[in-house]
Amino acid sequence: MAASKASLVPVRQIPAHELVLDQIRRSLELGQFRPGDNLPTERELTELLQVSRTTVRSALYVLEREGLIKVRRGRGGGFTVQAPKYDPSETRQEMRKNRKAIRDAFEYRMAVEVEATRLAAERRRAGDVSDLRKLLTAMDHALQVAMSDQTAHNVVEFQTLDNAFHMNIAKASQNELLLDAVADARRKMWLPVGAVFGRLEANANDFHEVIVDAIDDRDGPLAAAKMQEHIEGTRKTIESWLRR
Amino acid sequence: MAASKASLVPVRQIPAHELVLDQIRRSLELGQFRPGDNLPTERELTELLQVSRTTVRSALYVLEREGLIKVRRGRGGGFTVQAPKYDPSETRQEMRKNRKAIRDAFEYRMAVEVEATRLAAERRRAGDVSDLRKLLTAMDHALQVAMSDQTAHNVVEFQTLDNAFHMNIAKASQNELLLDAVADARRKMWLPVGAVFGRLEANANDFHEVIVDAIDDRDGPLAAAKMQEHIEGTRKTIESWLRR
Amino acid sequence: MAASKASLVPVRQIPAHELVLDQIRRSLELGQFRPGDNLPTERELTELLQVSRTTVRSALYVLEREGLIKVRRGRGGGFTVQAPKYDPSETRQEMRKNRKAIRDAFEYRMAVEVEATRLAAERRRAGDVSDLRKLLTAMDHALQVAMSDQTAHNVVEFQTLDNAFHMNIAKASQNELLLDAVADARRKMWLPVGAVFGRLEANANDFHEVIVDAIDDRDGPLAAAKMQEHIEGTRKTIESWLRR
Amino acid sequence: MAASKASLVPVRQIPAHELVLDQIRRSLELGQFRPGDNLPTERELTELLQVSRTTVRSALYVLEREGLIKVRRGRGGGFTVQAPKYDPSETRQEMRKNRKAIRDAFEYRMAVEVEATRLAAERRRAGDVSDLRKLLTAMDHALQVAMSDQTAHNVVEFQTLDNAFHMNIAKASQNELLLDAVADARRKMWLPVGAVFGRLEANANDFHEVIVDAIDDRDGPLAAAKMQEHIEGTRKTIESWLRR
DNA sequence: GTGGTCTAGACCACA
DNA sequence: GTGGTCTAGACCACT
Repeated sequence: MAASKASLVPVRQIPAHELVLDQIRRSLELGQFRPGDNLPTERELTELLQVSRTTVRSALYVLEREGLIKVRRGRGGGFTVQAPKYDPSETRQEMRKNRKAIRDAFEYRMAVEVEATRLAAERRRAGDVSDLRKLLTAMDHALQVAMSDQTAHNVVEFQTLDNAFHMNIAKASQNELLLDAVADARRKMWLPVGAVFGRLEANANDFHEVIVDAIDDRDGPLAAAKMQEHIEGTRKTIESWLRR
Repeated sequence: MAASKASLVPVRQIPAHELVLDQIRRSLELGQFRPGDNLPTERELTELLQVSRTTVRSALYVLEREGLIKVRRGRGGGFTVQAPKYDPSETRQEMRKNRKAIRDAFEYRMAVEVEATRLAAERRRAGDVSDLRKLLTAMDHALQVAMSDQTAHNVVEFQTLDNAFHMNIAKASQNELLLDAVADARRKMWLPVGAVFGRLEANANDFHEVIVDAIDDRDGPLAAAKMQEHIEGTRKTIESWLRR
Repeated sequence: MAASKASLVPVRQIPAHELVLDQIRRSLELGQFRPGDNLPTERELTELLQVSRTTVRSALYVLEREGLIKVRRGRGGGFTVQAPKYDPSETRQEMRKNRKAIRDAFEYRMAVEVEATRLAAERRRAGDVSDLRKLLTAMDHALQVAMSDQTAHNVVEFQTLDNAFHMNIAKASQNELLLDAVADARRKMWLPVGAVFGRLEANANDFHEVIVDAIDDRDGPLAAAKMQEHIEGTRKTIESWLRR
Repeated sequence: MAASKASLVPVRQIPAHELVLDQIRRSLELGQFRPGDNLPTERELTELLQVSRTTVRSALYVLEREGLIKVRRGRGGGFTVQAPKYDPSETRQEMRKNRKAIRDAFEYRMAVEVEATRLAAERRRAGDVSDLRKLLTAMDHALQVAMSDQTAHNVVEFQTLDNAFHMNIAKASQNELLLDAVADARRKMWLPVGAVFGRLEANANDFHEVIVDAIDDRDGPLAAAKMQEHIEGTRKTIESWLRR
């Protein structure tokens, strides 16, 4: 019958310092830290990555040997990001792995968010719509601020609201399982995409508004279609950015 | 455009025995080993997964405690796959209380399985289709046996194959996240539906065949549409059975 | 303070076939099987010792090489006990270990059974005494039978009654903890003593009767003293037997 | 005088990790490691017990799950002995319900500890007495501290020493079975008595000293008599405290 | 020839 | 220099 044990493939256990290395390297590749910027301090990285300082250090040491960062000692010192000297062979390969992860995450989102949106339109209650409209207003404001001044804080602010928006739609579907799945899909999306997303969604709110209107009108098919377009658009924006 | 460290998330080092556990569990979900079959021996798994016997054992131990496999010692012994226990104490009355759970589970299945089917049609490889056809044949046979003699064993046999069929479609989508979601959705479905399902799907195989044909033809929309009809049909069958 | 980690001594794990070997060897040394007798069959030993036949065989093989038993093949065959050629060096050492175990077990019995007997005398109810008297009568009869015909069955019969007698006294103390302790002590006694005990307690019933009388009179100190004498007597009988 | 196979009992092969567990647990009961102390490191235990680190670890894991020890990682880490948790929710009202349990436990203690003390006096070695004297000194000090400042910590400190004192007497009896029984009796006593005991034994040390002197003089009857008085006294103290 | 247990030694993350 | 995890290989008991 079907497949044999062929699907059992060798397991590879990844040391923590390699995972740390990957994360920081990706951050640099995604341009989250620009040449001349300082990385977070070792102690901050310890906190963010939930590993010990030795582990962080061993990753930073590799990056330094690769020339991606440079140590400056003493007061006001730290790890400074260097201008990248492209090594296309390795980085591209890394990126391709990343791209598969992005593709998978978006397909997953597509499956669960579109269906959740359709059901939300069918079952929404009055409170759901007014909650969504409040979020629309807040996002409008956050987006304008973030566009003129893309500091970390403003970007995170927008991301938080965007997340709340999508989760509220899923909640309006009144299906716990889909709500969980949407939350899961969004978490999975953040892993490969990182902080890129959010800076670029200048037109996100146009879609958001149309979707809320369709939900308000209880027009399931329209709401679903627009959500589909929205997710597809986001995906394209990100992929084009990665092709740069 | 200052940096955001938001994309640095805590690192989680996954122990090898957990990775092994995931792989074997997935194999079981894909129906690659059927109830009564033996798993590969510990020493074979060591070879296949490239980990030590200790690591393999710690995973098998968990599966045994979960009741998915059972150990038999001595020459000719090994780990035998157990028939999944759908709680038989669950009666029709209890199912009625679970109507919301059933609705949620089917909506979840609809979202993820339909999308997975579309992608499977687009991306399927030759081996995927032949695996599915083998399962079709096996189910045909199992269904006829089960129809004439609805003993627990025969019903479970069909359920196992049915599960393997749907999981193999999800696998053909080449999207790990959707594959996980489909597995999750099917598990969630079994909880409220219990041992009832399977006895009723007399015409299941008609849909199954059309779906495989569409996947074979790489016709995504058709495959998706037929899967949607199939799931909808199953749901209606169950709900009408509940109303009796 | 007190002792250091000095009390942690090397652990030695004993293979099952050695444990089996020890048990059979002790049986032979204790004279439970006399020269010319057959040992129980391999299958019986498997049952008695709860180990596989291979394990039993490996022990029997050693005993054969030591000349303690001899194989006779074919129908009516089996393992025949040989006349012992004393090897004092080893056997004595084995015996000494055994003797310490016997001493410990009797001291333990002494502690808990004497105290239990005192409390039984103080707290006994009518039913307790009549139960004990019934057991006295039964033991009287069993002892006479066993004395004239010491087959295994008769000996076991007496042992069972004797055990019930002592346990009933412990029960009359109305202290669950002591009852458990008495049961434990008696189990511990059987391990090294084996079937020796019981064949020799010709005068056991004299003490038994005095003890019941004291309990009947609610004379705690007397009951305790007589139980102490009884246990001490049994111990001396066994030890003198071992010194032969 | 035919053979009885009754003395052949099922063989039980004791896994090495269980033997290790027993040894360490016994060490803790003997107070050889006090709350706050570190156990020897895994590698030291490997050396002491002559087993592999894996085996040691499996025993430590059990003790950790039982809450008897706690792990601290990193340099200077190790397994720290925890203060035993005498359930503090147990109040005087609950104790009153447990009066039968208290009576039983003290009778059990009386049986085994008195006998163990007599044997200890007969068989003690030089080291035993000096260990006991060291414990006396430590208890003297702990009692004075605890009397002036009855914080939980000080009380536990005294209890731990008291326990070690009684266990060391049992150990000096050179009877493993009695040692186990004493450990058992003391555990059983703690269940109903809970955290109360220890605050009240102002004069405990007077008895303790007399007992050690008698053991030193090899005066079995005196040692036993004094231990009996001591246990009786403790019991009365607790019962009067309950009547208040 | 299977699973059950143990060993000796290694590398890692941690503090 | 600690505990946490894994490896490679061995012997054993069972069937």
